[in-house]
Amino acid sequence: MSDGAGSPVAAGRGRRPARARGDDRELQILATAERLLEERPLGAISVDDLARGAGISRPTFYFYFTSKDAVLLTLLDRVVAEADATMSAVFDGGASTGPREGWQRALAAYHETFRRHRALTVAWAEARSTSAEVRALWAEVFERWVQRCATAIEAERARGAAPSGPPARDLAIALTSMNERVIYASLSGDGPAIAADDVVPVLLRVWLTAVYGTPPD
Amino acid sequence: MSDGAGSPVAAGRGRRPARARGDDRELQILATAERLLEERPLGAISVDDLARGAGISRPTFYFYFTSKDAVLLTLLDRVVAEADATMSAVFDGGASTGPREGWQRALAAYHETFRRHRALTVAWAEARSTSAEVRALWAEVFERWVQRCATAIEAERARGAAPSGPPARDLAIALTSMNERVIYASLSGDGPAIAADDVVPVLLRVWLTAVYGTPPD
DNA sequence: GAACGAGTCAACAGGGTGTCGAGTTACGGC
DNA sequence: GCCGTAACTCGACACCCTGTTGACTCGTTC
Repeated sequence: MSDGAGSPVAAGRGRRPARARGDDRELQILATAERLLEERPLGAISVDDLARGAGISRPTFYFYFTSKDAVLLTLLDRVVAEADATMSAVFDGGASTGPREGWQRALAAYHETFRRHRALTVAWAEARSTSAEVRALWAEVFERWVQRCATAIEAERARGAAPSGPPARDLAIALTSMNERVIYASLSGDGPAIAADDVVPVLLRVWLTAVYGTPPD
Repeated sequence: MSDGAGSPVAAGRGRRPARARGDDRELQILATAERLLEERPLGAISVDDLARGAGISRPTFYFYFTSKDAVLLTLLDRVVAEADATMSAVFDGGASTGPREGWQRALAAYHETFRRHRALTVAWAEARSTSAEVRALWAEVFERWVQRCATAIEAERARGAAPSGPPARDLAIALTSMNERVIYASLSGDGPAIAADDVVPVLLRVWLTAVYGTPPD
């Protein structure tokens, strides 16, 4: 809650301010978490598991992180940074190609980012139900994506390339929700899912028809 | 796991076979769960809370249900039955109206069913990450809906009303995923969401354009 | 070489789950 | 009217997990 403005590199999210040689331990904890998440869900990983994996006792773990969730949040910072960077590259850089290619690249980049961090993405979605902070982080990322897309949709409408329809923001929320859920299902493996290679084509098709009425080609 | 074929009314999902006057208690437990779910998430409700609410001790709770999840699953049986019934009514009964009205009614019914059981729906989604049985139940319902929709899409394609495109099943999965996530977000209230009254119109628009290329009107 | 702060952990407090075994009650048969 | 049986009940236990406390070690610094 008290995010003072004085911290050097922003000792964020329940991570205590970094100490001299404690950096090692911190990294070991993070590495352990990432490794264990490949094997089993976050709920099946205890603080003790993380501590042992880093070669320390459980109380010592609390010297570095305030909770298991704080570890996940720290790990997620990387994914979020990467997602945001890719998003900017796609949206800001690509005005040269046609609209179809623009959306295609945006969707592919989005999918690729989360696919590359499969275990973390799945853990992220799972932890949303138990941690308000995780939920908030998700909402933040979601909101940024929605805003980018809504703006792009409005731009297409303004230049007459897309017909009017539901509020651009509502459309963006619906389509982004679809992305999120479809990608999660394809990564987590439980329940009916679209095969990994078909995810982007199918999503793209729905996006294009929803935005342009009929797919431009 | 051992679902013997001999039980009279199918003593399902961790619910022990019903006894003479224990039926009362069972109902009291279920009622308590439903009431508490209106106030707080499943994770914040203990077995003790359920037991006290039903006027029994914690060990006695285990006489009636094998776990907290079993209670949720029993509660969800109602919702699932209702969802399935509505689904059948919409898909089997409504060949008289136009395609637009057909999809509209299906979406509205789907939305209405889950909106009417807001707390249970939210709990259902939350418990998916912690209980394999809950996950399986969700996958079942999802799969039935996907199959209905895929069949309907194929029918529209066969009669020339809808253009070809991605496999009908993939399209149905993507669109159903959107429904699920959008409705959950609008019910749970965390993160960006579409206003309750706008959910069906927006979803409908995306469905129609995705299936028909351009909305028929 | 005293003082300090980083780093460490045994022991504790507290809350949750699920089980076991010893009750208590209700009721049908003898 | 008493007895056995099965439904029903719960105190006490074993266990697992979280997060905190207080004392201890060690390197650095003056």
